[in-house]
Amino acid sequence: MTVTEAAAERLVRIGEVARDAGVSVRAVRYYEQQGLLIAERSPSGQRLYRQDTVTLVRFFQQMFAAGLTSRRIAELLPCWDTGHTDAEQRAMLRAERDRIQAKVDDLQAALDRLDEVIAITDTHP
Amino acid sequence: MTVTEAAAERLVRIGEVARDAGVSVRAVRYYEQQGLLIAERSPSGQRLYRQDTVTLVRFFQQMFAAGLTSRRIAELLPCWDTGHTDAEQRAMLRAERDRIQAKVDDLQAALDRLDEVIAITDTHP
DNA sequence: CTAAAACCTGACGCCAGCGTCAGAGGCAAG
DNA sequence: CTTGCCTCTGACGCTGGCGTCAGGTTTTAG
Repeated sequence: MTVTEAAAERLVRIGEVARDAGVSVRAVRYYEQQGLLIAERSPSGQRLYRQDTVTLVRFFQQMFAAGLTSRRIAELLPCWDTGHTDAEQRAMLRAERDRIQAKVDDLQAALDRLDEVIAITDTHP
Repeated sequence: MTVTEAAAERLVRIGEVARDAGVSVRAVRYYEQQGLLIAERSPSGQRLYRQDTVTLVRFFQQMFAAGLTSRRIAELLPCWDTGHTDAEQRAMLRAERDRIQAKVDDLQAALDRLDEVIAITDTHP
């Protein structure tokens, strides 16, 4: 392995990123459009991503599942990247955390409700 | 209190239902349109609801929060009302339950991720 | 060399749970 | 009576995360 080989990042195209992350190509393009991803371009204009982009996309999916919007995630990215935050960002992080926690509690309550219904319908066949 | 007074249901108009349940008037009309609520009508055409409608609307909100669609809720209503279900409905109930449980797990994972980020940003001020 | 597969840029479509505006009627109080 | 709030029926708008089609270029496999 030469120095230049070690220095050169291995870049992958959009299809590989999408497949490895388990999302559609369209989704990846969308993330870029929303400022969540930045891609280099090949001379012919094709997007080239660093391989750890897959990890990032999986992170996005997780945040989407938690109800964060792409805008919020974009605001969070600096924290994630640099590990450096100002007071406002930290407040936002905690706010999102609390929102998710509240959502978990809501879901748990809904779950309990459904379990009640299930219990009733099982004893009343 | 006379017999007729005891027998007569107290009916409320849409505004009261909405306010007591903490939703908009528009939302209540929407629920009716989706077959979740049935209203009597006054001679002039105004909707009249039984007072326990408020409970029902709160239940809807809980289910919406859990990610159920109004269609699903409409399919669940017979179980809820009569306490009587066929096999298909019981299967649906369990499927929804499992879906919600999975969602709770996802959210918990996202929460843990965010907590990691928060921990890092707190130690890296 | 050629055909298939992958990629590109728009741009419109979709769903669900409402928000919101328009225009008109009902209803208790002063 | 009229003022002011509540209600009615449409009907269009919005948001977000993509799906999907159109029409063209590029890369890759054989």
